[in-house]
This record gives sequence, structure tokens and C-alpha cells, in this order.
Amino acid sequence: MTEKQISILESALELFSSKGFDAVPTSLIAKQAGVSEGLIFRHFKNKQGLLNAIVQMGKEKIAFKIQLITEIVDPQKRIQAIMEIPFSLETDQYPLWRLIYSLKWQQEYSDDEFSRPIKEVLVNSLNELKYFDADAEADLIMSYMDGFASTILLKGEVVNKDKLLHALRKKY
Amino acid sequence: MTEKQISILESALELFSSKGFDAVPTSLIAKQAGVSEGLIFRHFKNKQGLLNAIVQMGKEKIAFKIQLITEIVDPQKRIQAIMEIPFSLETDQYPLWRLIYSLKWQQEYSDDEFSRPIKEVLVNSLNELKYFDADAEADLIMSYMDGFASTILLKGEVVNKDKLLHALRKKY
Amino acid sequence: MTEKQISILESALELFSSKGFDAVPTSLIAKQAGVSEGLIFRHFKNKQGLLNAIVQMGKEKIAFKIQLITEIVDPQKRIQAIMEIPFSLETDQYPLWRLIYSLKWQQEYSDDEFSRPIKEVLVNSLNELKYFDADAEADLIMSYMDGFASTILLKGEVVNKDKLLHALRKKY
Amino acid sequence: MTEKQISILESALELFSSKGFDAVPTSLIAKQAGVSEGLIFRHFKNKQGLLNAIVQMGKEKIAFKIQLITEIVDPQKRIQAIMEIPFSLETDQYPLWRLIYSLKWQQEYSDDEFSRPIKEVLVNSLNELKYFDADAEADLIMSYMDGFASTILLKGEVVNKDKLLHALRKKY
DNA sequence: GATGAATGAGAATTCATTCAT
DNA sequence: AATGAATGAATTCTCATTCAT
Repeated sequence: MTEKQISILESALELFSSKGFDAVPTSLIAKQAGVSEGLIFRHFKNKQGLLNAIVQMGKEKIAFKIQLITEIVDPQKRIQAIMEIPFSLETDQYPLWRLIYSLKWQQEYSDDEFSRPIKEVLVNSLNELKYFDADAEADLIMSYMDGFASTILLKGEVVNKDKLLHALRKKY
Repeated sequence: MTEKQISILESALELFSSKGFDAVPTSLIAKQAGVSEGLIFRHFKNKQGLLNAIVQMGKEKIAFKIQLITEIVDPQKRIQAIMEIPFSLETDQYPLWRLIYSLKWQQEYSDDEFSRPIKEVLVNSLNELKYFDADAEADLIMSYMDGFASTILLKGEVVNKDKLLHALRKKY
Repeated sequence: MTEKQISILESALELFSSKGFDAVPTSLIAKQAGVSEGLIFRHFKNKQGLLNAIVQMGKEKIAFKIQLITEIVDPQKRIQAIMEIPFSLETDQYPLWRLIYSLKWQQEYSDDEFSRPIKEVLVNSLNELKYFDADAEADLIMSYMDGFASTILLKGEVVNKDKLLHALRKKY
Repeated sequence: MTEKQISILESALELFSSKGFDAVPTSLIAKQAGVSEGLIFRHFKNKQGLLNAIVQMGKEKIAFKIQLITEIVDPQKRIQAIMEIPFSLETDQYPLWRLIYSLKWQQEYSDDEFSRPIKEVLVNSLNELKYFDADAEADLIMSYMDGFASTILLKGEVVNKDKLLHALRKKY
């Protein structure tokens, strides 16, 4: 990937995640990336292709994170690691996650490839722990996660993350 | 409000909530509402005005719901009622809530007028219960709520709401 | 003519003369006249009909002015009276004249019915005075008149009318 | 400036000057210029921007003309040169001048940047000639000019320009 | 006579995308 | 690879006009 390709991806991610895919003209992406308008189409075929590329990168990053978690032997600790993902995100990863969360709400672009691998780990871990209804329990945990993630991604530094994390640990 | 105005609002809500504000052309709204496109602008000034009208109605509906909850005397029960809002939504209210949740992710349209009154009730109730850090605790509860709401609104009938609710009651 | 008809005509004249016929929506005329939008069309058939009505009134006012001037016996004095028309306009007549002058520049609406009767008086008077080329001389005088009229109508109180008039009298 | 930009400017000038700015749709300009409608907006931002570009070019042409006149040493001759500007216009410059004169009558677009430099030259020249009230005298001369210009631009070949010019020279 | 809701044609403007260079 | 001029299809919005009441 050339420097300009990366620049396009970064600008697009930034803009898509703050304004929404449909609200961002490709011309603005090009401008912010410091490239010509045509270049986006040479590299990514069309606007949707640009989104796909970003989403693909996102999936890989998540897969990597999940991979690490899978290696934890204790299922209890594995589950906890999953739940604490939202708290472990670096600020520079926020745009990607914000984009992923915002796309959920749009029929057209929605895609559960993001949550599926996470849920799998949870179900497996819960089964190891002999939970009766692992699937429903996994949904519950994923709900908590989504709630925390939303709070953190949207309120940013306004919310007291440590307090939230502390409460979460006590409750769970 | 004339019949056609209502029809426009309903179609717009339906479409905005499933595809996203920016992805819906006014021509489609008009078509679905069975009115001329010009009528949208006569009644709501512009597309944003149409969104505002929907959002305003939403705020009023929420205010009403909150009002009822405020009348619960036992603070513990009041908090529980708040947390269980996502579970008590009628299916025909889903579009409004989906729209509200999706707008959160768009800088341009985001507006915390929805969550503020809810948080207020929580903070007041927690104070009555002499919680040490009512504000952070309220944020925590709101996180749970958001998580459940997202799950219910997005997965709809796929997820086992009773199971979730049961789990929630046990945990909290 | 009802009060509302007059109100429509006045608002339309005011608006057409300051912004130009094509730049004024009928809705604005209705609003400013304090009547419903539909009423304009009931009374004047269409927007063009409204302009025609104003223009017709204008022609009548001018015809009246010319009539008075025709009654002057001395051809020299008659010519002078013509030339001084721009200086004798009441401020409340400015909008009508501004409209007439602005329409001149639009092919579509241009119409020399305004200047023709004036030129006729001039040519007749010049013939009485045995001018060699009365037609060309009339054009010259009309040019002066147009120049003064433009200056007065556009600069309004900014320009020193007495000074202009004095100069005109001396020169001619 | 590309060929197409020039073509747009020429078509727009032609159309604006004959029908008036507000009476000309951009689609017509594009058609006449042989370009896509979108191109107008790419190059000139919006319809007003197109007008501005034309007006700007006009100002530069006038500035050039004035510059030449400024170089005349004899103030008497300088004034005469100014007065005779309307007579010295080439037919292909008529559209520009017609546009300028028609815009005068529209509040929204009116702009005295056209007349100001001309008046300045006049005032300076009259001061050199020790005129008592140079400013009022300049207004007078500008009135003459405007009158002749209107006549020439609107009547075109119908009017006998030589005769007018001859009369003007004799009178002044 | 008067209202104002409603229409539909068209106007300005945007924007993804193509293409010659 | 990269540019930026150009396109054309949509999109938002305007406005003269009609019509039921």
C-alpha cells in the first residue's frame, strides 16, 4: 500500500466515523487526504469499495485481538477479557469502532461479521463452564459490552472509565 | 396536523430509521407517503426540518414515559423501571428508538436531549438511596440500558428478551 | 377594486421594482400584502397578469401627465416640461418608474409603450419649432431624460437634484 | 481558463444581458455553452459565482478603458473622452454593458464599483479646470452618459448615433 | 371573495464516477 | 501512479398554479 492509499483510508475512516458513510462526499475525503478525486476510484473501485477496505481492516484487527484472547486458558478470565475490550481500546482506535457501531444501524451496510467471532469465544467459554443456556448468556454479556462500548466511544473522556470498569468487575 | 403531514412523518421515520437520514432521498419519502415531494418542504421547510419534527415528537413521547416513571415512589423500583424501558417497548415504537440510537453516532445530528431526562431521574433516585457517587452509578446503569436497547432494537425477535430480562433482574 | 386587490398591487410594485420581476415569488407578494397565495391568481390570472395590471396603471398615469403637458401652448415650454419630468416625480411614484426602467432591459417584458407618447409630443413640438431633424433631436432629448431619470431614481436623495436641474436649464 | 469555462462565461453573459439574471436557468446556459450543467458549478461554485466572474471581468475591462483615458493630458479632452465612451463601444461589448446597466436596477446585485472610477476621473478633471462644484458637475455628466448609453445599448442600430454624438459635441 | 393545502414542473446544486493526459 | 476536467444522474428545494372548502 502506497502512502496515498493509506492517507485515503485514514481520512475516510475519520470522516465516515464522525459523519456517517452517506454524509461524506468522496471529494471531501480526497481533499482531506491531499489526493486527487480520481485516485480514490483507481485504488478502491468505488465509494463502497473504500468502505469495504476499511471494514476489512477492522475485521482483521478484531480477529487479532480475539486470537490473543483465545489463548487465555482460564474460561472465566477469557470472558472477563472479552468484556473489558471496550476499556482497553486506544484512543486512536476509536474511529474504527465508532464506524463499526454506527454501521450496525444501517440495514444496507450492517454486517454481523464483527460480533460473530466474539460471540463464538463467549459461547465456547460458557460451555466450558457448563452454563445451562450459553447462547442466551453470551447475548447478555454482549449487551453489556455494547453498552459500555457505546458509552466510551461516544462520551470519550467525559465519562469516568475506571469507575465503570470497577463497577463492572464487582457486578460480574 | 393534516393526514398527509402525518403520513409524511410516518414514512420518514420508517425510512430514516432503517436506512439512515442521509441515505434516504425526499423523493422516496414522498412516494411512500403518497404525497407530492413539494409537500414535504411546504410543511417542514427542508429535510432537516422533517428530521427535527420527528425528533421533537420522540422527545415528547420519552418525556411522557419518564413522567410516569417519576411518579413511582420507591427509588429502587424507579431505577428498575428505567432499566427495563428497553424491554417494555412496543414493536411499533422500535423505528423511533432505532432512529434515536442511530443519530447518536452522527456528530451533526447528535443531541443528548434524549438521555438527559433519563439520567436525571437516575441520579435523583440514586441520591435518595444515598449512593456515594450517584453520577458515575447513573452512567453505569445507562450503559446497561443502552446495551440492552441496542440488542433488542437490532436483533428484534431473534434474541430471547425474557432471558435477558431475567438475567438483568438477577444481576441487579 | 377591493382593498385586497390594491394591497396586492402595491406589494407587487414595491417588490418588483426593488428586486426585479423574476426574483420575486408570488408567495412573498401574498405575504407582504397580507393575503392568501391563491388570491393573486383569482384576481390577476397569473404572475404575468399581475405585472400587466401594474404596467397598465403606469401607462395611464403617464398618459395623464402627458395630457397635461400637451395643453401647454408654447412648444419651447412644452419641451422643457417634458425634460423636467424626472425632477417633478413624487417619491411615492419612484417604485413605478424604477420598475418601468428596469423592465426596459429585459427583452421578454420590454415594451416601448411608455416612451412612445412622450416622444410624440417632443417630435410634434420640435416640428412646430421648425427643427430640421426633429426625430433625431427628440431622441437626444429622450436620452437626457433617461439619464436624469436613472440618476434620480437610483441615487435618490444622495444626488443634488436642484443642482442638476439648474445645470440642465442652463445648458438647454 | 479552459475553453469550456470561457464558453460558459460567454453564454451566460449573452443570456443574462438579454433576459436578466433571474430569468435564465443554468440548464439553458449549459446547453448554449455546449457543456454539462454540473460544470458550471464546478468552475463557479454557484449561479451567483458565475455572475460575479462576469462582473469581475467587466470591471477589469472598464478599468483598462479608464486607464487609457487617464493618460490624456488635457482635462477638457479627458472629460470629452469619458462622455463619448458610450459611442465608442464595439457591438461585441454591448452584452457586458447591457448587463451592467440592468443590474443597477436590482438591489441585490447592484454595485457602484462600475461608475466609481469613472466619476473619479471626472471629478479630478473638473478640479483641474477649477470648477466650483466638481462633484455635482460630475454627477451631471454621468447622467448624460447614462442616458446616451441606455439609448445606444437598447435601441442599437435604430438610433442615429452620429447625430447624437454631433449634438452632444455641439451642446457641451 | 378568500383561504391554504396540495401539486408538478423545473431550478439550483451535489456527487459518484469516468477519462484523457 | 496520479491528476483534475468533465459528466450525468440524482437530490434538495422552489414556485407558479390549481382546487376543494
